[in-house]
Amino acid sequence: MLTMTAKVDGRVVRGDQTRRAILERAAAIASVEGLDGLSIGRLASALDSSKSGVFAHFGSKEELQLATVRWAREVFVAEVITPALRAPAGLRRLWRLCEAWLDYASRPVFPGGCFFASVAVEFDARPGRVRDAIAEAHRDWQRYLEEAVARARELGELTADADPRQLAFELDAFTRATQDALLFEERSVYTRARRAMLHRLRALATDPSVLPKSPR
Amino acid sequence: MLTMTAKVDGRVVRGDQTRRAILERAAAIASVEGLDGLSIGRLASALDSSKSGVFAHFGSKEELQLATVRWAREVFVAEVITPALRAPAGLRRLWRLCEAWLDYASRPVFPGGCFFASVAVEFDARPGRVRDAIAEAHRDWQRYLEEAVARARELGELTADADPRQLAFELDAFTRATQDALLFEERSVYTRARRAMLHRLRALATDPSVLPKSPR
DNA sequence: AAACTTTACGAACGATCGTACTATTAGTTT
DNA sequence: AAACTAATAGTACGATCGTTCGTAAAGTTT
Repeated sequence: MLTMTAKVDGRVVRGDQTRRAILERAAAIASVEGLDGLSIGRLASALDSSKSGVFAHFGSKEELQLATVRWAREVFVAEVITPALRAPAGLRRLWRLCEAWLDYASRPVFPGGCFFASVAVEFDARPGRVRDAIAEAHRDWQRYLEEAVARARELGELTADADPRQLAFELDAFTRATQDALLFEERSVYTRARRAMLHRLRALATDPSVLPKSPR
Repeated sequence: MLTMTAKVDGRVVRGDQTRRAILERAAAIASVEGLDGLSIGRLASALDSSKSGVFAHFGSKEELQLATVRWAREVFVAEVITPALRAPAGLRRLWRLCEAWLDYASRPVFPGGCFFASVAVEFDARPGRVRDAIAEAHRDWQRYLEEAVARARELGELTADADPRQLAFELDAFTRATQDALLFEERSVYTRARRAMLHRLRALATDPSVLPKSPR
């Protein structure tokens, strides 16, 4: 029994656990202070461990930033993409995707709002590997949204004149604008975003009854 | 003549000039590196002057940040609000406002995109005077946009069911999403935002011929 | 049980941060 | 012309930054 515990809490496993604990904190802090504002010393003291101990796990600050982006991406998938997969493909899933996003941002999973909304603006004008990683994650999300729109159209649940790229852009824009909820400390922004999304989708839906009633 | 030059280039005037030069650089750098990422030493070397010289003009970093926000606000008014005033009140002015914003963001006036879009996300989760100043400026813009919508409705150029607050939110959301143009280095985002704005306004306009044709 | 590897820590590095103090220069006021 | 004041530079401070190095403890392999 003791041996088993030792095995489970062994070297490699324990390393992975603390690694995960570090990244969880790092993502939380970065959503508030930014990925660059996040310092290793600050992160270490938040975890009650040593600066060099945290540092050793990543080898450089850039690697820490890249690992944090990868971690946040996994969180995003688990919180937004996966839940929406429970709805049937098409307009229903597209709408679930929107709702899951609003839920994810407002809960909040990250204290500084959507991790990617924060760091994308931070890095959009400074080249480097971190920016590239953020851009790729962001692009993937937009493409996924676009594909969800395209699928709904293929299934005949959206009218033919619904341009997937354009509609995905607009839905994504509404998610971004919810960042104001933090700046103004006013949660009504979420319902406004929801209303905007719903209005846009109802106008393009062949059967609007699939969607919830307009005002919430 | 020499006396005149001396008078014009005197102590107070010269102080104001360098102050302006500092703020111009500060706003430019902050739009890229963030208002917190902006350091006084970095700013001084960009201006080929001494750190203490720059510092003396403001007394603290926070005051420099606040002055930079005020400066950026003036730039924004000059670049977006004022040009739109040339159009007659109502739907025409509202549309000019949207176009002026797109022009301002894409030119670009600030190298890191819209100054406020950058710093609003940076400060939205950390309380303080700087955040309050940013929030106020941002709120003022949204209110101005909202009033422009309301005015167009009063003039009968938008249908009665156009909710000013909601429509202003949606138009603002499209401006925010243009930040992707920097992240992806893809200017097509501006035309997508333009199309989204135009589509939304045309649907609510009593006389759509006031607006330009749909696709650009 | 011995040899090896990984985790985590503490101390120290050079650089840079915001800020404080002093000095010099150059307009301004009297 | 003398007294005064604002602009700018220089230097130095304590703190913190990312990073390096050496080391003790713990887990793994042989």
